[in-house]
Amino acid sequence: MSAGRRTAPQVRASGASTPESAPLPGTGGAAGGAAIPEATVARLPVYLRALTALADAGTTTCSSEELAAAAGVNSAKLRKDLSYLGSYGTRGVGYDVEYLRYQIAREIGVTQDWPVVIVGIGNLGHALANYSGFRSRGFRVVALLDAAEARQGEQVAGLPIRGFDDLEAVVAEHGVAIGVVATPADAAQQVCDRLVAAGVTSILNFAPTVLAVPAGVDVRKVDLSIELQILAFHEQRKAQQALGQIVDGAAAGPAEVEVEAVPVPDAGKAVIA
Amino acid sequence: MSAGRRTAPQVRASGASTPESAPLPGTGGAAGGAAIPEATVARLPVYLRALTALADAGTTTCSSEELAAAAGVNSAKLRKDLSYLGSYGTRGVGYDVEYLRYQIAREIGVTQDWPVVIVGIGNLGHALANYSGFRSRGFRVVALLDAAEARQGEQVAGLPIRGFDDLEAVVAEHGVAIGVVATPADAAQQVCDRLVAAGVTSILNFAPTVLAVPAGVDVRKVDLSIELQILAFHEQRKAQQALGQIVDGAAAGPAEVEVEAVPVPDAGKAVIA
DNA sequence: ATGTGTGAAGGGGTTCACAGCG
DNA sequence: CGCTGTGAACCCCTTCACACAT
Repeated sequence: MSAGRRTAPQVRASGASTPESAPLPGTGGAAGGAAIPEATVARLPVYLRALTALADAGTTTCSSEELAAAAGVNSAKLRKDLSYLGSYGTRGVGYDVEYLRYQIAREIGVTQDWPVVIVGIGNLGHALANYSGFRSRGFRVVALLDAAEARQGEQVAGLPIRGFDDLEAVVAEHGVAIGVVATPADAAQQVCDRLVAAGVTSILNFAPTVLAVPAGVDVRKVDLSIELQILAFHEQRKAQQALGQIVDGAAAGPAEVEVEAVPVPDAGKAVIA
Repeated sequence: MSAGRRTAPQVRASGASTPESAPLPGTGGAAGGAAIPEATVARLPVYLRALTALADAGTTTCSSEELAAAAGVNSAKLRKDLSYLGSYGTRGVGYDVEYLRYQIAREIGVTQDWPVVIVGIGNLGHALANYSGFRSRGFRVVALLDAAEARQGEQVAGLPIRGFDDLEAVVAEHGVAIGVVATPADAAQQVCDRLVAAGVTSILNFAPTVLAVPAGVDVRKVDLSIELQILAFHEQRKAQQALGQIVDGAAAGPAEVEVEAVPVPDAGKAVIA
């Protein structure tokens, strides 16, 4: 079992946010495994964390139902996701926590540490450099780079801040494949280009800009304002809906609208918009 | 135009990360507009930012092609997305930058400011409090809360740090609907529960935990480690593929494999995994 | 008897390609 | 003629429901 799957030999190297990249013509799935769906890839880290939490709590075995609950998904999705990796469970029993944890870590590629460079040591870069979750989750910050002359040599989280001039050397020395961009928006593209030229092929972008990168380079974007705006959109909808319900109630009479499950948010705070 | 669409009268109040929420039985699309797809909602803020950039650059009109390029999507997707909002373009011409910008801002709900509370003023909370992009993008930080007694009263970004005890008062006073959780993982659920109890119905979670919330509350998660792990997965694939190519080349002879578009990453850094 | 692994059905989202308006 | 707006095809993902292994 677990061998005969590889439905489509398609590869799709960049699944993240490189939408306009070339379609990758030939390149059949020669090496590696069976093309895990991008949506599944995005959830594997969540499962990994849930498994680590279970292991820390002393749990040695769990069902798909339990793990799914811990990861915040439904069990069918979890089982389908895991099925892309292989048959790591035991029917009628469940999954061995430690074994599954290792398998997922191996699949993601975090059984060893990835060296990472952080560029832009402002408030955010500072926070990232100090984030202790890195080490335990497969990453090691090997250098901090910043443009400001004044800050060169300053120690942050046990590392000295170095200038952009050192970028190429750092990437080469440590074999850095992943770069974190935490610069202001107007410097981001420039920094990105330089990282890519130095050999970095994955970038995590915190700057509020769209980064253009050549095919073969993955970019993922983390944008605070965008996340808040998405929440604001839904929040506005809720407020409108609550208002509509009131209007409906008044106009169409007491029609017993079957609202349930949508607790009209405390009217006292729908003051905005 | 723009009126006769509402294909499905379904509402789907929480599109973000509340996967296990009840299916919302009745509740026809009485109030508000025509149910914009979640994927589109997630891109509207990107368009908004691109339009703002264009406006700042003095551009008054743009085609779907230009705007799409600025937003990092393809033009078909952009046009489809905008079509859910209405017909705001002119055929044969394009879009009026300022007009479209306002329409999207209105749709998202950021024509007025949303009051926001940040809970957990560690390294990250500090950075978030100092982030200036808030004000300009529809949000206003009204309070900073932290558990540490020692830090009470300390000024961060012009605001005093207050204790958790003030949470309910702050939410009520400012009509806060959106809360940002930047606490350590083990405090996050507790803080979340308290925010929700106080009336907050949208939460942006930076803590590396899955938050459980009642139906009607939206949670969005920003998780650094997960983003990096997703990049690591693809990075590993690239390395495996590059390796496979080499093996193929050696075993199957010089078959002219048509690699292009996938620049084999500098071999010097494929040292991991 | 229990819970995994998986075909099959169903729903969204993306892309295509062109009708239609300016 | 140019570019928007949109039906339709296509593809991916989620969900269902159950066969099957233990």
